[in-house]
Amino acid sequence: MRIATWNVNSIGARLPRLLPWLEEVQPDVVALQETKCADSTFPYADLKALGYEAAHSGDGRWNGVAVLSRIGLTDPRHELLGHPEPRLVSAQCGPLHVHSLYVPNGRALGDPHYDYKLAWLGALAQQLADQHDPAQPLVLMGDLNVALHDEDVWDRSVFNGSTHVTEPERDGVRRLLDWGLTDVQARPGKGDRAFTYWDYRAGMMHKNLGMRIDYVLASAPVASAITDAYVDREARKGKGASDHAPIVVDLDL
DNA sequence: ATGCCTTATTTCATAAGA
Repeated sequence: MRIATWNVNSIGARLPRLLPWLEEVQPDVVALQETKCADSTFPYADLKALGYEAAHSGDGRWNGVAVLSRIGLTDPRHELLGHPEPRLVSAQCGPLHVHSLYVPNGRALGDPHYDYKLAWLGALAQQLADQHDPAQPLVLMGDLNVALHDEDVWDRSVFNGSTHVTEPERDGVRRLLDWGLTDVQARPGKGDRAFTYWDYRAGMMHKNLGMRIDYVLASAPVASAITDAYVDREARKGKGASDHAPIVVDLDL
């Protein structure tokens, strides 16, 4: 079984890259973030043609998350209690309960959006504890907008006074891990750090100045079944790429 | 070499991304 996560930065703009990627990589389950479309314009038919059912939460220009599955998709859940933005969707896909999440960016320290980011992470931890059991096969996949370790950014000193590396943000992610999830370490596409994001500007991709902000967080039964995990850096290259690369994980459940 | 930002929309400018 192969699962993957990818912040596509608009599923409409990315469809010419996404569909061939699905055919090439053949994932059974995919978590997508930043679909940037309403449910009414989500490309259900194009995905169905490749064998995927989909659960999508989106309301237009910003955010938007989806779970795709070609091994069955039931029990779709579209809400994070108290937070109306479409940043979380989950569904049962065969033996796995799969969450696709897009954590708020935070923008800047002191910005109300930073407090919203921390509150959102806290609400997610609470909802997980209320609705799920870490002894069951479960994955959280998506764009956490947090670099857990200093090594997860190309140069920690650049981030002094910035979001993504602060201890309150990291605590928000650690609380998810403490509940019973493993931070799956993917093979890097280049170098020794498995970056998943490179800014479009200033040739950051070409200098490998990136960040590891996309994650696969797996409950114990899933973590122990992993046979491989890698960042698909090829998908970040060339014309019409997202600024994020997918993470692909193989399981022998 | 992978090449110097991209997206959708209240569109020829703006907000957001991280």
